[in-house]
Amino acid sequence: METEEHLLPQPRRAEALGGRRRHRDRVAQPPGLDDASRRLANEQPAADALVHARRIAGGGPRPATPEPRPPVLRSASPSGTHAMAQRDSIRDLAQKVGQTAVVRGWVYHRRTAGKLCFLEVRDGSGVVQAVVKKGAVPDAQFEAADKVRLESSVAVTGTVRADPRAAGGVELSVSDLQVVSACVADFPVGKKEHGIGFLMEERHLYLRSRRPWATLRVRAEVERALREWLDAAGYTAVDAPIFTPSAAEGTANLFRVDYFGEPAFLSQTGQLYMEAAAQSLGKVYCFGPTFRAEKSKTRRHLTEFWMLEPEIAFGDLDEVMSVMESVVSHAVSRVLERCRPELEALGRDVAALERVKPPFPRVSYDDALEMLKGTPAEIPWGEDFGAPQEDAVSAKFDRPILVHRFPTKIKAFYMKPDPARPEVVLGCDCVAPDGYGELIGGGERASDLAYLEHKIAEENLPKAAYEWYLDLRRYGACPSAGFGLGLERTVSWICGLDHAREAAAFPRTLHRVYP
RNA sequence: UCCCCGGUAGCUCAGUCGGUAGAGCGGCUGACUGUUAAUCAGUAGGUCCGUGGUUCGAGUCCACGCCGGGGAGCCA
Repeated sequence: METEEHLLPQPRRAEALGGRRRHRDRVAQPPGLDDASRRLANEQPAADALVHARRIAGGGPRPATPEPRPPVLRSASPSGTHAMAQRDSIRDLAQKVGQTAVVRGWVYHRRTAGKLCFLEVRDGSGVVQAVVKKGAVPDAQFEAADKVRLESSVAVTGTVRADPRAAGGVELSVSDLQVVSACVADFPVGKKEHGIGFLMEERHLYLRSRRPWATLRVRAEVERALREWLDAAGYTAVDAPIFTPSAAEGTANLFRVDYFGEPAFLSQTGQLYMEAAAQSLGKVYCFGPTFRAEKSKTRRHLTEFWMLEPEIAFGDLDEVMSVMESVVSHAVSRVLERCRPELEALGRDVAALERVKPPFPRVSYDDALEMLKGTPAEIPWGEDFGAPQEDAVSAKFDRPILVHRFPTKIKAFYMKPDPARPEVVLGCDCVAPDGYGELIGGGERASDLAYLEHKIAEENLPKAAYEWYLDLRRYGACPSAGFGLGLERTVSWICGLDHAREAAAFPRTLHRVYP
């Protein structure tokens, strides 16, 4: 079936990024113990249970604002029958100078200097240099430190020492080194440049490198911030189905699955379901994976991506535009607040992100066409906005913009025409700066039954498949508005990534479903 | 579906006019008690994507195929 046309960005031009950039990654050192650790120490003390849970989790995500009380894990409780192995988070080592700590993690890097061996160990929370001195540990352990393959898992016990020579300010004077599991061969992903094809083939291992580490942490923070804003604003999270019924001729871009002998399809939007849910709960959102079987090979396209789709009963275009700029700004400000080391690791221009605050400039389709007059991107009224148009217009601003009121004929059937100008719809796209294109698409839904029936017939859509949706107009119809935000594109923009696939842990693209 | 680019050592790449296969990094061996992508010395490592063709001779030229990258269309 047809879906909202601008839930996600139109293509962005390669030129906007300075031409064809080679996908290389220098897998350099991850941030060591830095302000992440210190910042954490300054955050409000968590409940005992929370602290306990984090110790168990071994350096899990940083605390977010309102955090639910975690379950008590009895089996791992210190008072239980199982003694827990000590495990100190590298992030917290700065607070343990002079104490003995046990770091369990992976050998990130190794340098040797005669009877000294420097091991950089990472545990997900940070990296710390462990110094192994011949004589300070049994000879066999020194030998192991000297020979251990990178990315082998280890348990290192030692005294935390403040040392200005160490990258994070502290290092570990090792008294005991255990190789938990040695790599069976040299780790495939090295510290130098690699091509994107190789990195994606080794994605499960590449994940351990700095860029993926930083990106996934930012992604997690973005997800958290988006939910946080909506939850605080009174929205109810409603999970949309992934299996959807055979719906329309537009199934060419849907993944078909065998549903007990019947055809079914992987969802490409939860929007229509959210409209139903909004009639129960008022303000709702879904946040989950969506699937598009399009053979698009661009840095903006994934075949599986996550979309945040709020829907507001009795909402209108102005409200929806306000929510768009609010959630995007909130996500950016949370990332700025909590992910500085990650942004630094990614080389992101933080100043550009700091400008991202409401209000975003409102640009009507008419205004945009006016701006494009005389430029190579000029198009006649009525033609759809493409990447050249988006880039040319967004380049005139220093923050995301809201482009609204597109021609009715180029938009999806369910979008509501502007009563004052039926030739345009009350829809809006949020276009990111720097050629990242469309992050969000949305607007008011057509609520008039007769109009929808007319549009469905006009576009030759199978009416039967839409009967349930039409029921929403038959039984207490209301004005409704909402939008879809593409998570990977948003994260790509915030992180300054080259490709949306970098924003997913295990991206699915036209030519990749492995690993 | 279309257009462009690519496939040579584990990785990233160079390879001139068609004439014995190269570099950096990584690996291995050794040296080094403060290294930060350490440094220094030595060393090993090749189905030049595949098939066929042209040629005395093909990594190089031609055809077809396979795989990958970027973009267009389309889509979000």
